[in-house]
Amino acid sequence: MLTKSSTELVRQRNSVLVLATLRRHGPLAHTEISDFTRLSSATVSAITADLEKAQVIEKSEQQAASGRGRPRVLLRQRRDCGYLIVVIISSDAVQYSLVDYSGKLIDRFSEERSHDPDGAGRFVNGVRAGLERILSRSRIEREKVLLISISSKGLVNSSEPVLVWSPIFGSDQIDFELALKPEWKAKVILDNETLLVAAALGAREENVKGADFRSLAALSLGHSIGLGIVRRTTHGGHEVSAPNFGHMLHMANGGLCRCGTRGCIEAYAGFYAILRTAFEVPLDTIPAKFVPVAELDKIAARARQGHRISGFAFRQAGLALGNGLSRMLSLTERMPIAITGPGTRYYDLLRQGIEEGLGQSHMVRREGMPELRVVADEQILVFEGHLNRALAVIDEDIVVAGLQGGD
Amino acid sequence: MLTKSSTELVRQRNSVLVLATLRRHGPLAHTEISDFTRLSSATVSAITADLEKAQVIEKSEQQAASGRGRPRVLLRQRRDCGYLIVVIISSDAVQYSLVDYSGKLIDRFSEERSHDPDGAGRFVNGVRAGLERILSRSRIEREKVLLISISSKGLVNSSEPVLVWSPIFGSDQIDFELALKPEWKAKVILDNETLLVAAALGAREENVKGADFRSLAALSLGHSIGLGIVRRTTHGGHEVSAPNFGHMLHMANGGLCRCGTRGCIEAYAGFYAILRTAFEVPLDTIPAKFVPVAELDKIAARARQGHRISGFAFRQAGLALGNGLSRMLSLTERMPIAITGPGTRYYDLLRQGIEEGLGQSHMVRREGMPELRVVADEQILVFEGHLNRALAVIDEDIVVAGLQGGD
DNA sequence: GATTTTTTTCTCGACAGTCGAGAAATTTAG
DNA sequence: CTAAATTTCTCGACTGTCGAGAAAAAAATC
Repeated sequence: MLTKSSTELVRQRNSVLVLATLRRHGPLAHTEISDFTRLSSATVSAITADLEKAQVIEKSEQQAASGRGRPRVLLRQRRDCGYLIVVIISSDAVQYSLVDYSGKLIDRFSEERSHDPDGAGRFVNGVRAGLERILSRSRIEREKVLLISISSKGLVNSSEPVLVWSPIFGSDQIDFELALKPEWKAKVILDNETLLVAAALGAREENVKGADFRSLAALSLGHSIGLGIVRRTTHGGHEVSAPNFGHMLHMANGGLCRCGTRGCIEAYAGFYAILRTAFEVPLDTIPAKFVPVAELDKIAARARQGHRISGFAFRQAGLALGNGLSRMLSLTERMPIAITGPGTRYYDLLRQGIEEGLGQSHMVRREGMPELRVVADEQILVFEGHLNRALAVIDEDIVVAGLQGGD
Repeated sequence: MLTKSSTELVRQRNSVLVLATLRRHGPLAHTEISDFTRLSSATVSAITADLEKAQVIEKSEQQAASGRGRPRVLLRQRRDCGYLIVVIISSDAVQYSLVDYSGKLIDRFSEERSHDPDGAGRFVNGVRAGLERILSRSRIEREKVLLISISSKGLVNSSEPVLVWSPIFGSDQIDFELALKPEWKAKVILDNETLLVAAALGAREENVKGADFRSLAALSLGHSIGLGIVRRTTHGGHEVSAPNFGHMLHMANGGLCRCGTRGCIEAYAGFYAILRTAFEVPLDTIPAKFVPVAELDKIAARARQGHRISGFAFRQAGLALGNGLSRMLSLTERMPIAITGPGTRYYDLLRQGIEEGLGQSHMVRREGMPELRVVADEQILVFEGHLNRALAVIDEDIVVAGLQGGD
């Protein structure tokens, strides 16, 4: 059902638009905001006056006159308007970052995770302690933390911050909202890690290509396999999703996966799967929990020297990825695929299999091979995705909460 | 990039909203419109006055006073406001329907298609002739036809009315906009047939479940395999898509498909594929162009009597469908699956395979089997989908074109 | 140093849209 | 014939955007 529209909504949307351009382009003068947003100067005045009154933005002190005419008054976000805590959960550590409203990193530390199965409950307590720690290290009041943005590998509920399935905890669901509600008033959001990578790459791509950007997929290779898809919507926004790609069926009754099912893509392309194939262990062997990367490096070295079985393991992994990607593309549209994650160091060995696997489908035969590119620095992209998403959410919340003049 | 908002946009959206509720609920009084849309009475007055001036809606003449108080004045769409031509292309015929602005069917006929390969060019000329015929049979001026809505099986460009690939013409692209531009000023839209089925089912489902409706997939079984997906967007609208499901890879290096690729789902689940398996013809045999349904009925009868190979053929088809669906669900979310098309008559034989194929994936094991339901009357659903979509487009166009008071 | 030019910001009036309240219209009940 | 009920319509208040022009302020020019 469509929903009604009103003038207040107009103001809300335009206010968010102003905040978003300020975020994208840094401190801007009145006229520049008007240019970027295509709002009239009068409207920009009205909106910025409101935002200023609500202590969300502030006038920059004077700045060296950069030309003639009345000097510009730059508007910038007030850093102390609110804060964001980013929590990045990976298989061996949890990283906490404190960021101010302008997106500037204030503090950061990582905590190693014990590899013994501590269970979901103890893990959550660890996260709570980590949050307390980063808060107390700063001099920031608890109320000023507007948002806690968490990411993990695995399957995430799209509407609530609930980790539904993860390679680490399996089906032990974790409801972060529930867990953090006692001490935190801040909103809690949870996203799949590769979704954030895709979001960040999509934002970058749009900055370059502008309206030409349509869609993009990010494929993360590592112990597990992640996929994120970002698409432009008709309204000009971005829609992102993180399908359960690693556990999509590759081959019926195939190799045993960590998740307990047979034939998942991960059971062919995950690090443990490559190891299993290379050592000619039977495919129904229960896979190793952790595989040291050094181990895989050795296999890669042998493969590069022409060792048959080692090469075959990587090619097999590539085939599973290629077939899976071709299936994904059959269900969406042709889009570039950015490959990230620790597995990119073996891309030279995987590539042939990926392309062969892609080529086996009607879709690729008709429309041609999608663009494949390797993107390093997955960690940076994850953080960038966090910021893009979280700060946009904060902007929206601030505007929707109403701008009834700060205290 | 977000885009700016304005008060005119508000009016446009609300006008469309009024037209949409009128469409859904039939002739309504002022107060009822206000109730359904949650717009204030004053706003409804303003909008309906504009629409009436533009000759889009009209006040219903008298009607029996149904209670006390001032009698209601019903508002209804003016049927002569504009017309719509629906063209449904199927493998053996093309059906033309003329519909007025209120959605009432005025005229309809079908034209058989010659089975000799007439090629895309001659086919398009046939469509042009059909359109002329349905126009001249009515007394309607050409300018009053606002939209031509076409559907076909196959792959459709999402933004332009271009048939990219179809089981009938292969890769001979057909650009209907280009082909019809000389004589028609009307807008031309083209949709995949199963997409329309999904859209219609989604609309029905939402009428029943209201906000509880989230998403749904329609699977059409026949000579070829179609899939349509409909999802509610956050704004309350519906997003539909028609992926290339029939030619998604089922099994690498598998049976030869009509499209020339090996291992497509259709090469296991299409009618010709079932025939091929049942007759133990090698899987790389070039498949028959047309399979009489009677032939398949015979195999089904044998299968029901316990004939092994015949039963196997259907089970094999079900497996391909089930695996494909499980892959689709891995990429989206769990959703009910409505099965339509002529193949539903064999559902008793397919079902076991479908469920087994679905059950082989992590996703189904974790979240459980999706709801499977058989929906007959595919033809009616296709037409219903046409109307839903086309009339919504017309409403939008009328409002956006501006309501500068019809002549 | 005074004046002009240029550029930016701010303000004002016009216009569009929504809403609530109440007036007007019209039928039924008593 | 009057009162009650119900629907439609209108009016004034409020909020929003926009264009134009006034006000501000520094650089350039005479």
